[in-house]
Amino acid sequence: MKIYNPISGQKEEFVPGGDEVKMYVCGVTPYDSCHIGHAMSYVIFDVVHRYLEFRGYKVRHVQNFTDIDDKIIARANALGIPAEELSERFIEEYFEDMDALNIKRADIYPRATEEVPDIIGMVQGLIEKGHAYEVSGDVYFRVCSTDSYGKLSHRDLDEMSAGARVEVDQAKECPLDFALWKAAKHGEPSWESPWGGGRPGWHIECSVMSLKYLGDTLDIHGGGQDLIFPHHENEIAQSEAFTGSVPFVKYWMHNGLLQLGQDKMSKSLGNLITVRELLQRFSADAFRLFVLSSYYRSPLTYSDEGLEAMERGVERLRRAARVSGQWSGVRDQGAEGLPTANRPPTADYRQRFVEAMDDDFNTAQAVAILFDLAREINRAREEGATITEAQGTLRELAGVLGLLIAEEDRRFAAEPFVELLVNVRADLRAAKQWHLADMIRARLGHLGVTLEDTPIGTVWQYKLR
RNA sequence: GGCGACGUGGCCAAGUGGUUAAGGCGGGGGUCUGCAAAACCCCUAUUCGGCGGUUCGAAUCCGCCCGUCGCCUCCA
Repeated sequence: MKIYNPISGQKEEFVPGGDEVKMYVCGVTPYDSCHIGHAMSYVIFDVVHRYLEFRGYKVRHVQNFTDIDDKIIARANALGIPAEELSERFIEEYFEDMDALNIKRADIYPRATEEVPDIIGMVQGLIEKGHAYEVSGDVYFRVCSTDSYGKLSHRDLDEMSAGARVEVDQAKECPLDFALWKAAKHGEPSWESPWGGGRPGWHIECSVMSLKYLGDTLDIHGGGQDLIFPHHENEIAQSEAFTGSVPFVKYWMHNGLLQLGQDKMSKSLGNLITVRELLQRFSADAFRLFVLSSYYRSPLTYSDEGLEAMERGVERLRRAARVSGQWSGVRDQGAEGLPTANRPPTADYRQRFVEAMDDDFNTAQAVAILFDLAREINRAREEGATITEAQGTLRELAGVLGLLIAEEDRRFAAEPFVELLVNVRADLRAAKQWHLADMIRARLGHLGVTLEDTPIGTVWQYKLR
């Protein structure tokens, strides 16, 4: 397997540090609903997680919640509720949304507010080592005390200082120094510390949590490209300064950002679509396919047309993967008695899929291979060959990408009644009662059941949505 | 202003030195069919933003130009 390393700018062979792949993905600040930009990122890392397991790795996946920061405080104050009530509400919503998108849970979801003692410990350690200093209750990281600051974002300290747009805080030794600990302002939630009441800065929690739950060196650290600077750059600086273990992260993975029309979708611009809004209009599979149809590092522009196209594509895969039991036609000659020759060469597709995914998670290629396999299955089905094995492969590989078509085997209480109507309609058709037959098909269609007449009988299924 | 990414058919999007430039959506034609739907087959880029250069050979490497976008401030 190869993974692109943004520090070297090259794809590099993936060699995890131990038996278990240690994976850390930056989580959300729960002060508002998740939008589809978040969804894109978590779909991508979900596939990374699933694929690593498919390749036989054990994965330990940690993802944080930044449940204390300026925006949470501001929003909670505006609503007149405690900060923790607000964050709790949106953490719950986060899980609902991600479940709806079929995103596997991480192993651990630490929260900043529950890691404060460790955060204080790390800040203290950094001060002792000369990498941080306190100024009237605030603690800053001393960027100049490191020699490799900027290696991830390819920035030069001098250039940044020269062109800095940031207002220089006189308290800081150096404009780029960043807060590890913030003194509490009036009425803010705060924790006791050696520097007085305060709360953690933004970057420190990720370092603390990853060190605590995964160790000094992470195999994979993921997040959106907007986190490269300053967030991840600062994480590297403080983590490596604290542990002395370099590198802090072996493979950084940054997904491209989702655009909406002209601009990046973001909370501050207000041009966003929430996960809930999306799922009212499109299936989770359609969104997933949309995301996976391009390279994770490329930016992607959302469009309704794009999602509609994916919805049709999903349907195509789903039909090919549909098990023969769901071909419940009355005159079903089914899988029984079909010749076993000319089975689709399943192993080829699996191998091509693995080659594609091994190449820095080339999901676009992998998706193309799924469509190739679907065509092969349909062709073989028409020729009367046995397709169960090929369908099994299709469902398995689709499952590696987290597509729900893999789990299409629902049994509903309505099934016998649908069967009955399908049977009645078959007799009507035999009697050339087209009018009644069409009416049944149309009425079932309105109820969410589609009927298709094929040479081997009538096939029915529930519509996806 | 600094750093970085990208520009491939009607749309989306792989490919990054060498046989016919993946795949999806859309469009056209055909097969099947009571109709419909699905499926299958064929067609839909002599060409990869433009101009030069390197090479036996470039969409793929280099230079310049044009265009789009992101980051540099909270952000997946």
